[in-house]
Amino acid sequence: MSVSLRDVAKSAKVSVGTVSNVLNRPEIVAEKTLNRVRETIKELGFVPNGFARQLRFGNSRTIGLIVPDVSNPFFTEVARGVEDGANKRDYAVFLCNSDESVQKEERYINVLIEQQVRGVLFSPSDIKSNRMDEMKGRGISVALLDQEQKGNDHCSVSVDDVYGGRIAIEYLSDLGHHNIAWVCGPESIPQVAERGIGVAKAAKASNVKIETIRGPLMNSAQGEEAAKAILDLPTIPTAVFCANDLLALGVMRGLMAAKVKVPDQISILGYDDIKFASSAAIPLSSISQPAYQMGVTAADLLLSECEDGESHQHQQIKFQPKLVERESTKKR
Amino acid sequence: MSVSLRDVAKSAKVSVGTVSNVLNRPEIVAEKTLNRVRETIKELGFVPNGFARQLRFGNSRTIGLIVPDVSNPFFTEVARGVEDGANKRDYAVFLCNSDESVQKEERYINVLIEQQVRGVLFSPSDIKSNRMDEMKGRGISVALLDQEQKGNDHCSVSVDDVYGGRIAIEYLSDLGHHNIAWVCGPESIPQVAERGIGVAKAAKASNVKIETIRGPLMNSAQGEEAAKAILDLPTIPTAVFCANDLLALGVMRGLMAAKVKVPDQISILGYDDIKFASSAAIPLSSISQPAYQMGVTAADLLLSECEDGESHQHQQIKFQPKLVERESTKKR
DNA sequence: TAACTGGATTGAATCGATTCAGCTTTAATG
DNA sequence: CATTAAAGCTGAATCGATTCAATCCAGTTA
Repeated sequence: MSVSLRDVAKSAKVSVGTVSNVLNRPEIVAEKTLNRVRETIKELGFVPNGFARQLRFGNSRTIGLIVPDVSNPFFTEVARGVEDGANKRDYAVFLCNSDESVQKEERYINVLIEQQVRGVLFSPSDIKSNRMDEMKGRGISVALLDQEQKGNDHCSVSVDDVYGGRIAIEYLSDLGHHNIAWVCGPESIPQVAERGIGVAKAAKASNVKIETIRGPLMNSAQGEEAAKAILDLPTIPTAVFCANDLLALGVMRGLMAAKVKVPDQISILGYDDIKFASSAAIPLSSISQPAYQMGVTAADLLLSECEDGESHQHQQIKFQPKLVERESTKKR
Repeated sequence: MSVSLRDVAKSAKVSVGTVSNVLNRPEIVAEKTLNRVRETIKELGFVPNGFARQLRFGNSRTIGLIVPDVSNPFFTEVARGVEDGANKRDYAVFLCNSDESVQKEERYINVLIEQQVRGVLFSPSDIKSNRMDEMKGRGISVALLDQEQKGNDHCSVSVDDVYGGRIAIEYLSDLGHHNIAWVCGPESIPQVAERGIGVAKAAKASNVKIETIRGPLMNSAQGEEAAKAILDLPTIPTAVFCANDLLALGVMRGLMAAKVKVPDQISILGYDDIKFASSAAIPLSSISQPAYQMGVTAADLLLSECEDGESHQHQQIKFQPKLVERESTKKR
């Protein structure tokens, strides 16, 4: 079926060791032999069998990336970053979409362990994850993505979500909004929890009343649901802050369908600043995170951990989110 | 470092063969032995080394997916479909982003061959691809994604792009537009070429004048460029048809920045009907393709090819695109 | 008791690339 | 010419799971 190193050796009339050297330490092979072997390799169309190599080495040139939702542009942006970062060092990326389900997450972790990936970049849908220690125990590096690692067991690349929540509410409050709906996902999602803390803090400090609207998911369909819930509130808020842009876009659509004027009657503020935020019906104000940059950084961090081995020092890198003001928010 | 089957055998006082049988044919192992070995496995936290297994078998439970641009929501939707389809059969997916660059495509193909994936789902940026035959030769199944396979060498899942191009122009022509800009990418991209054929055909039939604006990429930045080009045209068209929604969204932004009224002065029609099309500044009319469905179907097709082996019959599945009318197009 | 049966178990051989101790060849030196 | 060093090359052993022919042994039959 496929051409093995042994076949090349036979055909080029050298030993297997020499062929291997041609591939891995060409400088110690005599030029004449080198050329002959290389030619034979091309001739037979030989490509080394990755498994055999990895079986020997005990590790591969692949990493896993587990995200809650690839169809969220924020995560595709992160994924692109990871991919480019990994690519630079000649690693390939397994993309795993957990759909915010702990079950799917578990399954993927098993697959990744079996595939013997070198490391895993993980954006868990749930805080507690002993599986991370398990992977660690198996010699697979793990780094947290978009989530801070308390303690110092892993590297992490995150954004200061508490701060993000705070500046959002401060900004809306400065615009004169004192009755704000906070549309978010399950408390168990760490990003949601953190942003919520920032929201609560800022609300207390600026005397803003927060109405929390919590749904099971964080996509735009959920946002449309939330819009209905908002309009059913006893006192309708003058601004809505959403835990991500998908929710915000959904809320916007839901409100507009109900003939609510955005931002005149209700302001909307999103989170993530995805590419499409700026081309929304009403260009969406949002809290911006450096998604691509985070991906690249995370891949770099993870791979240096993989390659440094023992000497590696865990790092917690934290980006600062910032407000991007567009047309969906307005002074009242 | 890691626990091997041999360690388990020693610890449970049986032979390696028995342990292997416990894993793969538990029915032939005596119950007592079975339990003892299983316990030992759990105790030692043994997980079979995928490489060794795959080295033996010669194939893995992974497939590769090569797309031109993951950050294009059309492709993320396809990717999700592929992932779900593969997952159902317990396969993992390598996501490869070629960035519309033949070079990156080549690199990824090498990686995938080395990783010994079972099959590859491929949406080539370029028509001629002898690498596909090479993979075939290496026992890796290949199926074309979003592109029809003439001949019968591979499976393919595609959309009738000629038809899509045709109905787009017919629709615009019916609305009274007879001077239309066709904003697209390189002719070498098969989808572009096909849609272009449909455009030309319909234009001829309905006596419409087409102005082609071709750029190197197919993203929204490129769309903004195109908007400028459109406004520089000697006679400014009354409608723009774009080869994908990203371009269309870019054109929309570009035109609006130049104070052009959409759709009053210029209608815009996109292609793909991505999720964000409906929440655009002016909800975008578009030619819709069943992205997720295509992904699932493609994965199914590829994996049945992988598993059927010789008896497999190649299939060409073709979906029909359809027009989704929103507010960016208007009678003139 | 010997012969036989078949379920359970064993362990050497296998997949393909890498490594490294040891071998061969060549060149250089006194 | 003998000695030594360096450069090039060889091939058996290795990684870990799987396979399968060979073996073992408890139970059955004549």
